[in-house]
Amino acid sequence: MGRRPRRVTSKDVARLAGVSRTTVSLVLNDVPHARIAPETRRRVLEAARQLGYRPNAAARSLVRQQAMTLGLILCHPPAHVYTDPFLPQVLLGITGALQKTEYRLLLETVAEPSLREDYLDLAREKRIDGFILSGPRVDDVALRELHKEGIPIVLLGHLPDVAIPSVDVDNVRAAYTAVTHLIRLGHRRIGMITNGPLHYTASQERLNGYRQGLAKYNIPFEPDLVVEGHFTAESGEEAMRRLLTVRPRPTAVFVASDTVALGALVTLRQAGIRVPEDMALVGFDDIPLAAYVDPPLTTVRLPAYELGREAARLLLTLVAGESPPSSRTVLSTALVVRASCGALQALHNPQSKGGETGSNT
Amino acid sequence: MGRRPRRVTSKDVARLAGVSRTTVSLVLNDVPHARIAPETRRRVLEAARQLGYRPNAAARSLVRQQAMTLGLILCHPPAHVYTDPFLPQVLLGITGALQKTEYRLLLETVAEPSLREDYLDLAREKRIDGFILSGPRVDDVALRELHKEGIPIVLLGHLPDVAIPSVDVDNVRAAYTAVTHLIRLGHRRIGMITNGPLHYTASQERLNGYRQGLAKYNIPFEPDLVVEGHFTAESGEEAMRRLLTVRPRPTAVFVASDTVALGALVTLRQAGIRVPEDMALVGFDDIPLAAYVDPPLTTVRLPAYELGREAARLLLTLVAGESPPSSRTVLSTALVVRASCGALQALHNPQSKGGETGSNT
DNA sequence: ACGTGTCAGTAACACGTGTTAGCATACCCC
DNA sequence: GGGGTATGCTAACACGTGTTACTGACACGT
Repeated sequence: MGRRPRRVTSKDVARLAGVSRTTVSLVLNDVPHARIAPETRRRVLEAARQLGYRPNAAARSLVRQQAMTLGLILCHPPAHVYTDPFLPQVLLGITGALQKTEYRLLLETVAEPSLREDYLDLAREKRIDGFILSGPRVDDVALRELHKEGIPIVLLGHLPDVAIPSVDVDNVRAAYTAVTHLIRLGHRRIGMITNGPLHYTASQERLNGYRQGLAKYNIPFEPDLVVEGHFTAESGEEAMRRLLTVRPRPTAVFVASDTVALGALVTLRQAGIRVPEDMALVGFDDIPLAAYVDPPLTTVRLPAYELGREAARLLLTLVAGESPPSSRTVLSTALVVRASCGALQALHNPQSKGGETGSNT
Repeated sequence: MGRRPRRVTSKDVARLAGVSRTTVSLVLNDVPHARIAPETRRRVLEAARQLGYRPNAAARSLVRQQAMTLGLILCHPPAHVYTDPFLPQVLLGITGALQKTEYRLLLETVAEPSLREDYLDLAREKRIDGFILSGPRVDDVALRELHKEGIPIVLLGHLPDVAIPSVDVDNVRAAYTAVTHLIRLGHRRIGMITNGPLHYTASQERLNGYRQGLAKYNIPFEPDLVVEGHFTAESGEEAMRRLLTVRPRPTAVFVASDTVALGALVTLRQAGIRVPEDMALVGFDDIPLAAYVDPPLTTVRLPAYELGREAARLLLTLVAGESPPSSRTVLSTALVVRASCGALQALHNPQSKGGETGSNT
């Protein structure tokens, strides 16, 4: 441990270089219109290097009125975050976009909706200059308020009736593609397990896509064929058990989350129902392990990395004071056809792990 | 957007309450030895509430010499982070421990080892008061320097020959337990696929545990039976292919990562080798989906959430200026017996997902 | 000699807060 | 009435930086 050596400030650098503190600041910040003699500049840089000087972030933030920090607010229940194989990719996308900037990332998880006001303070205290909000809730009034105050915000996902810039995928269309894929394979009786409760906009939208797919082919919607999942594999097990009691039994199921789908697979395995022969399955997310389960999961690829990256880029333009190129960014998804839907049955290699088709714009 | 309203400062609160700025500060911080009349206190609180006052974080950090921010530095290659189903749990553990404190979490990923110096600046600029370093590297000299400067550091994982507090599991013992479990089931010829390159301490230690397990039962170590994985399922596929060329073929394999094990499973499936009948498998990590693959994976449970929580708690005591209760915290692991090792063959329910045994201390 | 202008650098202020030392006032006790 | 003390509050400084307005010094043209 040892006694902590006194922090070295710009005053120390100034003294060592034999100039004023102002000059040190001018040199180190490369102020454009400042006229500094080359020799003086050299002396200052040398002194700073020698002392290992680092400008104090708090002091700088104070005078610049900028924290140089962006927030990532996760508004998901712990059970969701806990098993989210998706979060690392989003994080990587965000930090990648921030890599070359001076901005850093502050992570905040909001478990209880009642504690939601916490992240307001982060912005009001100027600890962060703006934030990405993952999993926005419709009933979040404070969010709109904050947006009105002019604080840069980007939604990962989106909210209706709000002009807050957002980055998202077209969940409706993606689900539609998945379901029509099953229909074109000949299925008429198709069940659905949602990824989460329906007050999550993403869950609701995927359900809508499912309904639109059925409607397109004039297949009547049956409420009994839709069961709610809750983000976990365990909930998928349970949901599939429920679905298996419906008569006549569906011949295919669209599960709006790969994680949940894995639970559903276990139930089917235990019941001795073969996939895809007896029951076709399509998932959603394309988690890293989707290709590595048995059977490999046909699923909708969500561009997780890109979602994070685009959200960060958008936020960067906002904090720079520019207006965003577009207020609502929609990234494309792609149906990844593997074995679980039965489409590869006729082909040579039923174990194929690749084979993309049908991308949205 | 609208014109940004001028920030409300403590001066505004003071004016509205008809007191001095000092009084405002005293009231809002509940300074113990300050004597404030109840009526005055009420007026101040009311004024603050009415104006929606939030003390500026930068100013507060500056005067207090505390950023009230802790760092989480991830020193893993992107390929690892990307597929790490483990990170969300660690994050949840950390944020959980920080929930009731005033501290926030700054996340930094260090992709290239050459860019490693970035996180030094975070500390030197006082943007963070201390940090948790995940995936410390032996060749990290800057780290030791920083520790000497008295900056609070906690390692997730550990380094030999350094007195930096760490939180970790006993990888050697955990691997030992996994391997001896296989031996007791009758296997003599046991292969291993590592989780990552051997310059990662965790990978090296798990290999050591494997060797100790063999040694304990007088089984000679054969270098050909050890293949390196690289964190991904894909690398597991490849590694298992290599392992299958060894003659005589091993009857069991210890894979030091569940993710890698899933890749290995695919190779076995394609080769028509049944698990566990023809080949027993034991994994490592107990990722959330380990219980949901076919066959359910026998594996070593890593207490991810607890690792994060303990690291955060330890760091909190350090930044509080107290000396840590113990410099090296070792959390216990547990062997989770499922179907892939063949131990449940004799029992009634081969699909069981539970059944823990053999915990380390 | 005198304005004009450029060059190189600095004094002084601002950012918004926490904290210390001190100042009135009132109260109490002998 | 005078010394001591508790009460309630404030002026002033410190934290470390960025930035604006200003100052000498020197050169130059008339």
